[in-house]
Amino acid sequence: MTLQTKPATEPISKSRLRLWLKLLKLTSGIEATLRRRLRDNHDTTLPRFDVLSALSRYPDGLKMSDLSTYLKVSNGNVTGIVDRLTEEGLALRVASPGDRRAQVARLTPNGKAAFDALARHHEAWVDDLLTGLSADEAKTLTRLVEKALAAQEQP
Amino acid sequence: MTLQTKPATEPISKSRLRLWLKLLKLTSGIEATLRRRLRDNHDTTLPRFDVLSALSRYPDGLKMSDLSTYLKVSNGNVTGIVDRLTEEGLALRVASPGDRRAQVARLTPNGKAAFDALARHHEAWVDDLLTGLSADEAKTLTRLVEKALAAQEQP
DNA sequence: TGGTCATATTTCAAGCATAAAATTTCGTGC
DNA sequence: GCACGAAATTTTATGCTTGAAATATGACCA
Repeated sequence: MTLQTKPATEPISKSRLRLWLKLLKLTSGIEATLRRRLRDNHDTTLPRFDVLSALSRYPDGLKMSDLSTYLKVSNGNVTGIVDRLTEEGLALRVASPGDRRAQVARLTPNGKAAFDALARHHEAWVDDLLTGLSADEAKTLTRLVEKALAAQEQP
Repeated sequence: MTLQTKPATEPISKSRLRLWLKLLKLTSGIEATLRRRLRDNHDTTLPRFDVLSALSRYPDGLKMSDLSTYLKVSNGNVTGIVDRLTEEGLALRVASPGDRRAQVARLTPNGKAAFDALARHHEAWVDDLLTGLSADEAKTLTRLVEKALAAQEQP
């Protein structure tokens, strides 16, 4: 009797599909945990965190369109998130000097402080959620992921 | 002059965070491409595809609650997606024999045919999006991802 | 000057996602 | 039989997300 979980001739497309499903399971799981902790412990969301993170790298602010390019989300999307951050006193809009069409979004001091606190927790959470990997394994994994990324064509 | 992109003493938490950001970039990129192709080429969405996929594995159907457990999404969420699949003639609800609270969702013949066609394209797309990796690299990556998955604790 | 096209943003409609509330039915203990 | 808590589902309110339409301004050219 022969035990064989997969045929020796299995096409590579099948192993790539299996890899994709595992990757998705890992990232969705981590993301779900991050969302839940942001919500339960800090009463905020991942999209808000992402916007705070982007703005914290640009102390002078970012045009709405640059923000949407940076985060790879639609213009209408950032409009809504920045609206809510503004209501919460974490961000504000400034008229762009020299172009009356454009708005520059930036953090308030409260927003900067809120992000700094969140970022510390976020890093610790990610560290915790990837404890299964040693430093070497993390580096190997990073290298392979980078290789996969390099070959990505969009259309 | 010394070139040093990262300090030798960099804590492992930083390399794990970098890994997380790369992982996220890879999976979000692939997912975005899959969503766009489902939409542009087949006029459907990833959540619908996921439900079709789950139901295709259970020809006798799945209770709504089992479907939401299987897909790891909320009950209210599956209600809406199955509603839309039903309107499109791809799924239907059957009363559960012996429990008048429960509904069993299952595919129509049209739904089964639609899924089979989508699944072929989906596998080819994933294969295409991961062409950067050889069979060996894909296996190494899968093994490391599985290791990371095994160490996941939820809370 | 005025016309025209491009750019920056917001608004809108639809779908996806969640948690929490509401509804219906089940099962059990009395 | 019936009271009562548990389970299955739907409904509701809110937020995220997109693509497309609408609005306003800029840039350029005739």
